[in-house]
Amino acid sequence: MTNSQIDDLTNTIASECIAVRLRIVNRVVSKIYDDAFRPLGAKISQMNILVAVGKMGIARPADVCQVLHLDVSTLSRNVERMKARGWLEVIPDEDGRAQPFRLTSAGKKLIEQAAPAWKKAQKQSQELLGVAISGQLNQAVKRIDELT
Amino acid sequence: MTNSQIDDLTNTIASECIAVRLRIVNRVVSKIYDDAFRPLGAKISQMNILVAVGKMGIARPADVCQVLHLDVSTLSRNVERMKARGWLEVIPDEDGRAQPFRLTSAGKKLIEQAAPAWKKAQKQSQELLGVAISGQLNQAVKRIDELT
DNA sequence: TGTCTTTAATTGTATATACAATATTTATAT
DNA sequence: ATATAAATATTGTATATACAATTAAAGACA
Repeated sequence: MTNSQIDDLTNTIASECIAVRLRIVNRVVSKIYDDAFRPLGAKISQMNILVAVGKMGIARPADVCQVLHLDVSTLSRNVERMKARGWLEVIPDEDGRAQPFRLTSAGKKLIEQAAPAWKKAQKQSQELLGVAISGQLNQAVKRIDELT
Repeated sequence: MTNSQIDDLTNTIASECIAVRLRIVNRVVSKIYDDAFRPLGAKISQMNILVAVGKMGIARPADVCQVLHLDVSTLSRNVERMKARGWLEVIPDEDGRAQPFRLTSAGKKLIEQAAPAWKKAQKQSQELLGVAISGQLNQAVKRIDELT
């Protein structure tokens, strides 16, 4: 391949690649939420897990991972930190392999305290991305869940 | 706030949060590209930088960061690894602070070799996310660039 | 010219992420 | 009942990411 052909290919990838742009938007939006939650000592990654667990009540790692499409090893480390901060607690289970956990009262309190920051970040993200994006993301996740 | 009110709040955040869904899609799509590039020993994060630099020709870290909305410290470590792999090389500059770099011939070759994998991952992502998403992402990045 | 400020990048530290390997427990098959 | 397989989670390792602090160089200015 000639140098000019490689240039063409490079420009095509740079300008059309879905992953490049998705990752840019992800970084920018994650930063909006991280900035909003910083005074509370929490990050969007942790709030994601917190509300997923809150919704489930009693959550097994594998179930949380299925919902959030996280690797189990990733969740394991995140939960470790969140237990250390007192937001999650492991509860016993008949199955000796399982390590189900749930929100502590501190975890619930954190969600409550974080609500204004979340609303602010959510509004800011909607304004940045436009109204259509929310539905698109819903559809995308729905499709992802169907195919998994 | 009562327990039931916290439950409502939790469910609202879990089901409406833009960041949760954006981050899910980001993980799933990044994995599609990472899987495609794995035989080449590269990751989507690195290919992003590679094509951005390729498009620029001679790239200063701060410029790459502006395009990709990456923190300079993040880029610094990534470039370090990519130099070690022989894909990027630093070139001298009059300004002693600057550390501009460019693709090596091995870097160009990698782009060339990665093209089929990229096309496959790109197609798979388009099918997964639907045709509308690409335009949405374009718009979003455009908006982000305008406001920065 | 010498100090002060600004700019550019790296380094220290912490979290996030995933793959591979491992440990432990439960389920299955013979 | 025992050996094997499957399921569940953790641990080892590497990369990605960002904030804070630092280093180094250039620019501004008195």
